[in-house]
Amino acid sequence: MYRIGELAKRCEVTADTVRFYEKSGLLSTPVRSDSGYRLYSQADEAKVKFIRRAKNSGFTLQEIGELLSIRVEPKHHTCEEVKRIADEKIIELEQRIAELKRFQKSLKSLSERCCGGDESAVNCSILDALESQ
Amino acid sequence: MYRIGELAKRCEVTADTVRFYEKSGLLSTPVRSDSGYRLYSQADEAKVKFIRRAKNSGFTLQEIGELLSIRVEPKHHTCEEVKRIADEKIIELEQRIAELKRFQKSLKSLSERCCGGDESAVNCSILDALESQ
DNA sequence: CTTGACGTTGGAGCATACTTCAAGGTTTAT
DNA sequence: ATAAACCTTGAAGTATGCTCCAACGTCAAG
Repeated sequence: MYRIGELAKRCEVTADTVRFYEKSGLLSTPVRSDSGYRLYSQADEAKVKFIRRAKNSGFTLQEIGELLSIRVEPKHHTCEEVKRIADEKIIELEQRIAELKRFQKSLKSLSERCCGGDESAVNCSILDALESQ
Repeated sequence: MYRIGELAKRCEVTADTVRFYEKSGLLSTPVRSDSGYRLYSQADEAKVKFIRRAKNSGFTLQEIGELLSIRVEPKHHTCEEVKRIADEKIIELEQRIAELKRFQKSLKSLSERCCGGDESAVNCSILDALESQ
């Protein structure tokens, strides 16, 4: 068990962020030392890292909370529910990935058509690249 | 040329959002009718749609402004700059796509392992699915 | 035994991206 | 000609996700 600063360091967030996640209900109220310090372990580390990865993938904290609740109270969720939530998110991600790829394709076509030299970029418009798709 | 409501409708945003984009410098100050109404055309529509798509792909308005500035003042950007910005964003997108795919893979493995029935979800934790990767 | 790093709380503040409002003027349909 | 729908402005308000602060307690090192 280690304190909040250590957890924060391991997860590359600030202690404030950890406390904020707790307040937001994403992390359950932690064990406390005799002096009142929050104490954390591997499981908490995994959770915070999960939150960060999910956030990075574009999920809101609310959505992440939904996903995490599956674990916090697994007895209150049926497998049917879990599968439904997961399948919904899989489709959502599919769409987001497709959109990102489309966007990337536009940028690639822009980059390829752009001479890359030091002349003026009158012919290198990202909108034109997108419009020509 | 049509008014802000029409533009908003075409781009599936509110008129307020359009005015907000203008105030934020993403849209240049539009032509006005005699009575002072903003007037827009195809080009503006393309721009707003671009902003929306880019936002959806996870770019901030500031980043989008950067991308759009390439067009607004193409004479002030060299092809070198344009190529650099585009290539940077391509790499960023590559990473984001990879992260989303990783996330999706976790959800798929969860969904596959989950029986999907109406029993309690004690064995269907998303964190476990992620940890087992 | 004190200095410095770390922890506690509640509450305020901040950046982003809108959204709503008040109080008016304009346009369009009947 | 009048009602409904649309537009104008500036300014305030909202939701999300932190971030910082004050004023204090804890603890390890020298």
